[in-house]
Amino acid sequence: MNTRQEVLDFVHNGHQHYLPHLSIDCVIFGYHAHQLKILLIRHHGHEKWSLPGGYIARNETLTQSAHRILAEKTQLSNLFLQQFYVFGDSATRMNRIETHDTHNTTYAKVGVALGENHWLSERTLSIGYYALVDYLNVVVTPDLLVDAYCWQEVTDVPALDFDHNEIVQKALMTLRAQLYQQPIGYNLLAEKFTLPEIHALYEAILGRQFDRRNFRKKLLTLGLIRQLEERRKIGPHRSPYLYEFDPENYQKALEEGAVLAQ
Amino acid sequence: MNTRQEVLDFVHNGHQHYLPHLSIDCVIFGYHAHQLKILLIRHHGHEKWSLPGGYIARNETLTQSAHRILAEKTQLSNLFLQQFYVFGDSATRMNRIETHDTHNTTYAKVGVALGENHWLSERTLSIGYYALVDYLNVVVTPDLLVDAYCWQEVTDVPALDFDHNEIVQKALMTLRAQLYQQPIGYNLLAEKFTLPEIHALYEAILGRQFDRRNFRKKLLTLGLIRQLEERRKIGPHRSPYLYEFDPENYQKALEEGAVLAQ
DNA sequence: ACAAAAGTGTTCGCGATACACCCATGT
DNA sequence: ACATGGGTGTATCGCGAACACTTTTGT
Repeated sequence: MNTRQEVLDFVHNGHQHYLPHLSIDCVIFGYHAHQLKILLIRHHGHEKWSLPGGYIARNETLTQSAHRILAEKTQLSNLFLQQFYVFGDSATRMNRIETHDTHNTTYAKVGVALGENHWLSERTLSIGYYALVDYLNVVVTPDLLVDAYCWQEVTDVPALDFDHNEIVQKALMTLRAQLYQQPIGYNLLAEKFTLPEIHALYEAILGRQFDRRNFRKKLLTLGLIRQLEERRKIGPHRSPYLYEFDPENYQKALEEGAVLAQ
Repeated sequence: MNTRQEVLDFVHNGHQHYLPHLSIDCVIFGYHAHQLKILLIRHHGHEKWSLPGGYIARNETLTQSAHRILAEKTQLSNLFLQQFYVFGDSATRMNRIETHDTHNTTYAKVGVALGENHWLSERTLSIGYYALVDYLNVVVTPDLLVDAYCWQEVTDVPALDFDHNEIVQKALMTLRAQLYQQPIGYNLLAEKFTLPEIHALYEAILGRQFDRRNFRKKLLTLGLIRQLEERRKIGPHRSPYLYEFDPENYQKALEEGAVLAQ
């Protein structure tokens, strides 16, 4: 939201366009240079960071909402995006006054105060989605509400607003559980990638190490990746071969599940 | 809801006690006599069956709501109850007129008509929960809204109201995936059970067969169950031994996951 | 020459699977 | 005696895990 008018409209008429009592929070996992990070934003006037999120428009399906919110924050579309849980238990989700104050701080910046019964201050459950992106592709633009953003290592997430730490934990658990069952990587790697790259990706997400030889054997046996003739010439030393995903087997593994690593 | 007054209060004032735009639908799996069934209800004036469900009270946590709704329908508490997905994509969840009519039919019976903008007629996303029960313990009492109930084999579910067939499918998929990772049975079997009983339970849920000897070996190796001295004297022929779950190992397997069967 | 990165094959052990006969009981 | 249901052990195979040396290239 870039103009004061937009914010005012959202605050005063948002309940006509969006469903109240429900929000979507996105845990956006970005991978780069052997590190798994998540995208955090900070609202004006807040000390703590929080997850990017938004509301469900009345004329959108839930899935469309999640993709729109993600695209608004990252400028990326067609991403791997997965619903993983609804959060409605914690104290902040029971609408304690703390939540009301937190929201008020955000909008005070543009000179808007939320009344006691304002739709943004009512009890709101949040549907958690997680996405996988290559974080070099993400363009985040601060606006009237969002003061700053940062990429934070998943092993080193600070205390977040609301119950967002809980959401991050659950997202990470789900991502890891999923990775053991299904292939992930299509959205996190270039079309052609090297074995060390995908190997490091898996180690970063799962937070553990895999034997290089066994790892390659596994992916090749499952037919998930194909070795190409080309090699990549990067830096010194021996150049690694390039690989690509086999779309057919990749899709099949997504649908049927396949044990990828133990 | 047993009195007309209760129904009227719910229809007219429900939005003050419950969160609008959100509901909970429960897929209640019941097991008995080698069959996995689900509990369906039928509202007055409806042809199709549907899943039991309810709304989230403003002063309850989401988890409390789910347990309350389940208890209202089955008279059972402390059950294994698991959130598995939010449904917000299908045509009926986009609030087509069909949904409005369907609801109206329900309340017409008690002489109530819902206006166009009634809270019960607005677009409502549904949070799916599934539960596991021994269906002999379930006491379902029809009331002013619920005309009838039945237990239906999961392999033979008729066309249901709204998007409830989709919800059942997703619940079953989740239950099966979960069963491969975690022990299930505590809520579905008596405290002491025989090996053939738990064996048949797994076969019914997963829809496939297991070798008796390997199955027993697996559960014993994992320490999930303990063999007792006693035997059960049932019917003719040799009496089977009784087993019980080892609470400590069972709990550990729930938390950490354990591969149970392949 | 040496250091750093990447390529490659074999062995071992456990766990999953497959499989068949005996025992007890009731008719 | 026979039919039914339940109990039990062993052999095989495949997959996952562990493991080390060679090749290339830049300095």
